[in-house]
Amino acid sequence: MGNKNSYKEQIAANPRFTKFMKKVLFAVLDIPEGEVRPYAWVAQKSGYPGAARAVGQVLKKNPYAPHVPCHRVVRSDGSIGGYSGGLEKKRALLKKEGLENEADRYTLPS
DNA sequence: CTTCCGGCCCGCG
DNA sequence: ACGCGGGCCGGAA
Repeated sequence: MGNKNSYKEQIAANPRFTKFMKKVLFAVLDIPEGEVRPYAWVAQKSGYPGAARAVGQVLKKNPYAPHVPCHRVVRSDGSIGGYSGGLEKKRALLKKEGLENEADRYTLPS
């Protein structure tokens, strides 16, 4: 029940979410623990390349944080980006996953 | 490094 | 139903 799949079902069933929002949330759910991805990556994977900023809007309202790991989403230049729960929280969560950060910079996959 | 502007979906008036 | 402004951005200047 606290697993990833159950959140997926809740999200899919919630009529309040648009197709776009669902795609975004699903994409974020697929980010492995201990790794980060850029907003642009989420946008792309959601099928809306170029909608990175709109992705931010969705994440900021993310009702399932931190179960939907929006804290693993950072800016494409590696800088930390934002977090509606407060950046301190975001840093702490990432640190718990083993990500050290130097001056709020994170290393992206590719 | 900072600033500026384009581009995208959503929420509210 | 329509329009306008905004934001956890991105990339160029």
